[in-house]
Amino acid sequence: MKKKTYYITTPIYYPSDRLHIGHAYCTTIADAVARYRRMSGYDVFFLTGSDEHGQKIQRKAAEGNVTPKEYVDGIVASFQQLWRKLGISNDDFIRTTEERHHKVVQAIFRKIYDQGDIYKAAYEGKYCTPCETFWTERQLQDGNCPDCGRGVETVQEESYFFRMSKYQERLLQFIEENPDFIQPVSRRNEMINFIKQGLEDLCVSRTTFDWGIQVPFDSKHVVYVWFDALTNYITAAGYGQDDGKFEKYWPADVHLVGKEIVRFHSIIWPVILMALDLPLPKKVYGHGWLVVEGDKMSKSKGNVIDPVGLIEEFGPDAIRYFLLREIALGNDGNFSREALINRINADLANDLGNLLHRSLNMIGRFSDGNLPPCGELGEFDKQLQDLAKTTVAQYETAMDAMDINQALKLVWALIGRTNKYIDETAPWALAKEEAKRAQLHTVLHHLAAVLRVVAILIAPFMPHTAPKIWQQLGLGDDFAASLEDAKRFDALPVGKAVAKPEPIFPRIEEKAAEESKPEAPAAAVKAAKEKAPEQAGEISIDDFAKVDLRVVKVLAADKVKGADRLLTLTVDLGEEQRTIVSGIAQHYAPEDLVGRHVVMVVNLKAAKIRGIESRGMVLAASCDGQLAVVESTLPPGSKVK
RNA sequence: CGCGGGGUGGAGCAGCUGGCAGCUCGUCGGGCUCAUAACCCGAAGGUCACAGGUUCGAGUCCUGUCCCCGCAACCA
Repeated sequence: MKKKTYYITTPIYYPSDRLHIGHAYCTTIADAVARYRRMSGYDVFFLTGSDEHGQKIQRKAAEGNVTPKEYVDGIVASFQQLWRKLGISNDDFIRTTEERHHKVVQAIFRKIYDQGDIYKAAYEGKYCTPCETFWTERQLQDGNCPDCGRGVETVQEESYFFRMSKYQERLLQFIEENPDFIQPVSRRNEMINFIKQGLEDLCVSRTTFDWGIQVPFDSKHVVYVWFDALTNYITAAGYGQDDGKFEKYWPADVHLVGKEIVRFHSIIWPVILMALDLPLPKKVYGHGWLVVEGDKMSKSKGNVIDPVGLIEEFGPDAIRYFLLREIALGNDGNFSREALINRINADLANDLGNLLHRSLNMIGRFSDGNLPPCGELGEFDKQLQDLAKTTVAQYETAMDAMDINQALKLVWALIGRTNKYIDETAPWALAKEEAKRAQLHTVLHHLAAVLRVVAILIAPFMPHTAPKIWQQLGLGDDFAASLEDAKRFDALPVGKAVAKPEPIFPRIEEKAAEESKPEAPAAAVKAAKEKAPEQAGEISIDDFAKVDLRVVKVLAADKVKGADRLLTLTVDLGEEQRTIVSGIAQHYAPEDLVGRHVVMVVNLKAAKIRGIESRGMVLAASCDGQLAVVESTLPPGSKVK
């Protein structure tokens, strides 16, 4: 009999930088699902990889004086190392620079071109010469390059376009006929909305850089990113190279992606597949993002979290558990060290770890360290067995629906119930009466039996912990249980010796003295937003150094309509100009300010005030209702320290 | 009127097709002693952003307002 297959993918990550905790999140979800499916008897193909082409890579490599290939080789090695550390069980790792991928991209590019769905046309765009980048009208900021702020020019070049518009109706129909295709629903609605606004043909080639896959019949062009990247999903499945494999695994069961790229996977990708006359993937699942203290992670904010350090500190399974448990798939979730430690201590150390430890300890003391037999069932024993059985059944339903959160909650409800069961049956009391020996053994038997089931159920999430529990329970050194095994509550090998209990998750005690009162993150953020109350006391020179103060020249000043205290100022920083909004209209007439050299906070987070984006703040002293801006005679751009 | 998400006890979140407001952590009180100062029981604490509306009944549906946050065609 042929096994059912299951093909799951993560996005292929871009090696312009090291991966952060968000990438680890996505890949961990995929890994948990893949492991679950394997455990359920599926023939699983789990793919991840790297998307290695593009201008950004080329530029970064040039900066480091290496070839693009050398550059990506280094970073991609760090990807693979991270996945190993996290216990990711991918079956393949595709790199878009591989020969197998080049062949496929070129083949399908030619095929689609030959059938007339790719055509050559003039492409007109705004081009920033120093940055060598095209920008769309909308991306420009005040008509200038959003990267460097300099002017752009209108440039025309020949490009290849993919006739997406042709497939618009078919795609819309497909999405409407397959309600599960895009998940969660909120994303689906968004996509339908987007398609209804009309699909434009997609520019699929570039001539401004050459680090990419050459267009097969036009060597001046390289294939543009999405056309190249998305194709990885069929390359790895064997398209055009291994028909047997491709037949077996395609279409993919699920493309797991971040919410920001749902659009590419549910619009561009299906259209490419339609043009190739291939079946569409069964599901595109857009998961949410990890936010840090309410803020999106980004390099510029400096709040990017590196998973490697966390894994080394807390172990891979703790991190995996946290990511899978704390955040509901599809929603954004908070990441904080505090929440992580909290979760590890409460769920892993106290609930699960301690349950295992106390159970083994009692088996050691009250049953000579051997798995005891099961006698006649009492009321509590029956209840526990029933819950174990329904837990497995409900777990299966939840996991089939990719509701990992729910699955974990179910397992922990069972763990909680078992801790309570110990209280109810009080084995230490039974041990005092020789007549209750059989009853005592029955209780201990149940503890081990539940832990055996728990070990199996958590295996997809915590692949390192499950074998440890298995081994401590005396069930063997090689863990290879299936979901079917979890359904057999009575499969405990009575008489076998259990191992010496070792805490699988020691409690984490943060040096409490250091952070005397760890203010709740949200409260801290709120406090910071409410104009820093000065009671904070002393700050270090490093704290002060974070503030970029500079002398600027006021070029223009205007009243903000409808606001009696606000002025918009256009200021010159020496190398750039900015618009800021300042609440000084009651103290200065606009014309008074023009020409003055004032001190400004340059790196203040941009804020929208009355609909105007203000990027900076002018310093002013105030006393008894009087107010005066801080002035300087030095030229614009001078640093203030 | 560019698109979308969100505002629920101190913190972080669940609440799908409307029917007594839930979970985890924290706090307070109690129990137990097998255990990783852990486990078990109980309690306090919410005008479900605001204002209207539909309904016998709305956190849940509709309308409007305010606030926060993303995206806008290479940030998971």
